[in-house]
Amino acid sequence: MINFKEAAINLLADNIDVLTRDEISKLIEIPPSYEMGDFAFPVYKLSKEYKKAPNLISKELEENLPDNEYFEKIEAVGPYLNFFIDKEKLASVVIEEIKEKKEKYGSSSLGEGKKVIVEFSSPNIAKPFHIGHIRSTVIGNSLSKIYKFLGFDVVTINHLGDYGTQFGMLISAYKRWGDKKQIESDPIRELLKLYVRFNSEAEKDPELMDEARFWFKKLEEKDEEALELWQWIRDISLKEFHKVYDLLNISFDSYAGESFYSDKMPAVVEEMKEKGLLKESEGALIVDLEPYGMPPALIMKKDGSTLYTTRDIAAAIYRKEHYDFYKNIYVVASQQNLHFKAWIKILELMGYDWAKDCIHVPFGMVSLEEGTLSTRKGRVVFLEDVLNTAIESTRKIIEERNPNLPNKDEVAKQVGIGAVVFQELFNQRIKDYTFSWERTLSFEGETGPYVQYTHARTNSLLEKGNYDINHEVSYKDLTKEEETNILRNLLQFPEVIIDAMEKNEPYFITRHILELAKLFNKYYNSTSIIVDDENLKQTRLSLVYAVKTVIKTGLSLLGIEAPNKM
RNA sequence: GUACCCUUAGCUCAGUUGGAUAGAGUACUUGACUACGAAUCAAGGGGUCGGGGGUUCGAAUCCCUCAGGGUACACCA
Repeated sequence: MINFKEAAINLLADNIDVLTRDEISKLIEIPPSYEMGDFAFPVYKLSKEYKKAPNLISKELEENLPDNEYFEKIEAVGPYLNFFIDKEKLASVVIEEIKEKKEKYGSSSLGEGKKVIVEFSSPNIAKPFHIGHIRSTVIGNSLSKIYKFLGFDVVTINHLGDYGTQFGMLISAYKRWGDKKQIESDPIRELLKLYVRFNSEAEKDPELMDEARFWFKKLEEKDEEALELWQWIRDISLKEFHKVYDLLNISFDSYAGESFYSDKMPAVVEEMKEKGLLKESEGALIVDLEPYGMPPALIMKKDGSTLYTTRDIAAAIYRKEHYDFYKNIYVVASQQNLHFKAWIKILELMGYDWAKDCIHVPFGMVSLEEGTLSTRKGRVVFLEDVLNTAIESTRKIIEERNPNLPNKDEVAKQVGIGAVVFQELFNQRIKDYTFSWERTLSFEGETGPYVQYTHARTNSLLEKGNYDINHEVSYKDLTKEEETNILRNLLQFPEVIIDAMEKNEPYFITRHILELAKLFNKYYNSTSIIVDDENLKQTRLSLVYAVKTVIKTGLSLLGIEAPNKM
């Protein structure tokens, strides 16, 4: 597509000899208000180079830049040179492009031939899937879609917490108090009960922990009984998790969890030994990270079993060999910042230059109004309950406002879940937040349903107005302020997706399509779209079509559906 | 104790490579449905950008410091 920013850079580059195209590109910004133009070039840098007052330089540039088809006006204002896009050109470029690429608008081949691994969700087997898990799940899912859209070859991995001493605890608890039938009737809740009971009894009787470690050791040694119980617990848990994944419409390419790497660790420990990284300390093996300002990392316990640092290192090495990734992304809570910093550093010390391609994408904590989440203290909100409640609330609203809607259940699901996911992807990942039912179930203002509603509205317009994509459009009729504002948003969409990818921040897209919905609703309320004049109607509908297409694509990149009616 | 993160309107948050008058939503007060979908739109008030220094022509943004909140730091993950 012809890029207006490119055009501005070309013009400037032809007239400035002390800055490279790249430098010019970096300096160009979008003014605080479009009344000042579409792009602005601040001349402070030039002012230093030329030792001349900024306002003189901008004036000179203004006089030297030739007329061209992309900008209707280029104007010096103080130290800025402001570019005003030709509105008709804007309309034709954007709408032609969207009509051609349709829901692929904004996609690219940027990532062609590059493999990106996104590890996310990764719940612990036998523990409930609660709102604390929603962030990794939803952020990771969105990121994987964004990378795919940009042409990367994406592999999604659910690194299940299916190993470790906690599993020893479960096996031990099951052998003491468990009942197979009872567990199978409601696996997660029953297993959780066992886990909680084990923890509280272990506080009184520390020997229980030894028993747990004993069972984990047996598991690592592939003891038949331990293995069988492990497999069973893993299977029934995964089945439960799939209830949530099905609601969210999420799937994974691999469920290689912690257990998968269990047999790959001795070799890694050996390798670290050979490379002289391991030190003995209090009977355990550690890597000293003090030179890098970090506490030592524990690699092997004194009983010879391993820890999750070891596992993550082994997993990364395996993935490099198996997938040869370009990026290896981990969507994991910020509580684990130090852990990731440490093991990625160890990879580096082992001489792997691809350690830098292992990227921890952290996110903030979810808490409840009553305090931090705690499964053991019963302070927990199950994700399945949140999703189902959101669906029910949506269903009630539909019953009230649109009782004749044909597929109410399906739409209630799309909108209810859309509300939860949108909320989750609305802010910067790193921010902590307190879960509130009120906010989760609000569907007005800056929410998913607002955007979905706008999408449904565009759909109705296209249907009622009998939009014909092949009808000729008179772009000069799409130059009103409200129209231009929409077109500018649409123009920026592809760049926003790239930003979201580079920073691993889906909320750039969330905010962008929300803004688009706002701009469109404003337009809708000020302008009749379905008018008698067929040409004008089709012209306006072409803009409606472009809006609908981009909203739909944007929502899909967030993992949210866009129903045509709601 | 040490390291890292957060602090912007009553509340929830944008403002990310320093740049032109700090913006939304929500709540509150009003107005717009015989209308292309009111899950909508329009109007209004609301701010010492946690405090204090510094760098710079220019700081919510960078540096230092203090305060408040959070997280992590050896045999769980």
